[in-house]
Amino acid sequence: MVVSSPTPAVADRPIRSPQATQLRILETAERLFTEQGFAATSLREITATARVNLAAVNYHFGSKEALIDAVLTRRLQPLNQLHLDELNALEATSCGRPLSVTAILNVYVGAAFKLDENPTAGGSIFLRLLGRAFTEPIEQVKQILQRQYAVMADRYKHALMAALPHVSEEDQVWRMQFMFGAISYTMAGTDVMQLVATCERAGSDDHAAITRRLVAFLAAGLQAPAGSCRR
Amino acid sequence: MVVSSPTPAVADRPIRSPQATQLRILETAERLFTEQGFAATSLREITATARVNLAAVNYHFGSKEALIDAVLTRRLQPLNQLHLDELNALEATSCGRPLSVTAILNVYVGAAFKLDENPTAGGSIFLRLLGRAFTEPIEQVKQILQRQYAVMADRYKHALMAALPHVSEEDQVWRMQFMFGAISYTMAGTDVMQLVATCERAGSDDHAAITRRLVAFLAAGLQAPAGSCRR
DNA sequence: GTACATTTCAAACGTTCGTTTCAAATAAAC
DNA sequence: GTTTATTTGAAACGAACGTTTGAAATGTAC
Repeated sequence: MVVSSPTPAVADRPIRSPQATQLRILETAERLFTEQGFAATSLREITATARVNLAAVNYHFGSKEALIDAVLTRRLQPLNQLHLDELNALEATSCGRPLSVTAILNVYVGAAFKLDENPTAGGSIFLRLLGRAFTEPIEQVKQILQRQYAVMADRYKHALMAALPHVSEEDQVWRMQFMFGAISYTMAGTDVMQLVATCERAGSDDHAAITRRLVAFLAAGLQAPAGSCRR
Repeated sequence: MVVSSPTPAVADRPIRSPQATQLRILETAERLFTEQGFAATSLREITATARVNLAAVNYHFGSKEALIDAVLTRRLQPLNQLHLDELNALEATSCGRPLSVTAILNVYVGAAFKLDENPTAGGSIFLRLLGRAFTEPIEQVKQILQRQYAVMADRYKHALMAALPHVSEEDQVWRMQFMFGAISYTMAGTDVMQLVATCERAGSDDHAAITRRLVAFLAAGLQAPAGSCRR
């Protein structure tokens, strides 16, 4: 078993170039995991859809667990780098002054959707997978996310705390929890808004519009006065 | 197969009273589904943990799908009634004047946590299951939630729109999406905040404190000025 | 060409899944 | 107590699961 460096995606080619099998498996697994969940998606379905042999998964990745790991890590690593790069660039322009909440949020939400606009980097599929992975009960998945997100989340936490000096650290942690929830949920694309009977979710909205709405909502929430409970 | 009316919960009794088997299955399934997900939890594990015969699930409920339905519906129906009752009571006191956003949110978040304080009504286990069920890819689960939540979500939407006349309907729908995300995520209790390395999630907080923080955050977000994107 | 390593393939491995069967045990009705 | 309906029990069903195997096919180096 040899795992090689990534090559451009091959969508649907009958005659297969070398190392294409791994990519076909990764892309198909990413899509099926997103649509059905990790536990409910079998290797047989993945390999049949990708039109590769069943044994290819174990040959190239070792196990189903390792495949899940590969699917997540392949996208998370560049995404994390994008987050850190953009946050660094933003802080470089501010010359030590604390950033505005809106600016920080624009980086965060923008980075996610920037991934979305790049089809070779995952498209919208991985965004939904990521949103869902955050609520996945499987221990292994939680550990992968924790490992991948730890550094990045800490950077955002400190940036937000500098931008919001009046918010206590305890409040701040909770508000980031709420923020992660709103973002994950939106990315997961669960059409819960179909629940609101008369108004189907405005699918026509592009990412820029969603980002605008989401940032406005989160900025207001993060800047709220300390948890008063006036009725 | 006969499904009888619910009787008080029996926790751990070796000699079994009639109809107790159904309850043992429901309670055990609720817990295991919460911890591991629907697909990853087998009937064998449920029946072994509940110390009932494997065939009991199919005898009392018919199938695994029907068991999932029963687990969700058992809790959702009283929860929805609680939401509607409290919203009605609140509107009765306001004599036609629009409610405040904070008051509406207190009803919403409060109803969920009120369930939590009542151990016989589900305890905190069902709250986590509910939060997770919202991101569940299984079509059947989505349909159950949609059916159960449709009426309630519409009531809240209209109440919030009356309380927020300056927010367009399109914005309102998206903000409710964000709101659902923040709430589901918090309820699901995914310890994503362990990601923020230096600060573990403040597990010491009671529900009243969480409610206060969550309501403050959401009220500010819902009342935000229309999706401006100032950097 | 030959020799070697890599990858693909069909088939089978043992295990676990949801479900079914039918006899034994229990509760209810008379 | 006898009869009936309900519930439990141990065992088995076929199907699907992740994984392994070893031979055939393909690519690479000489």
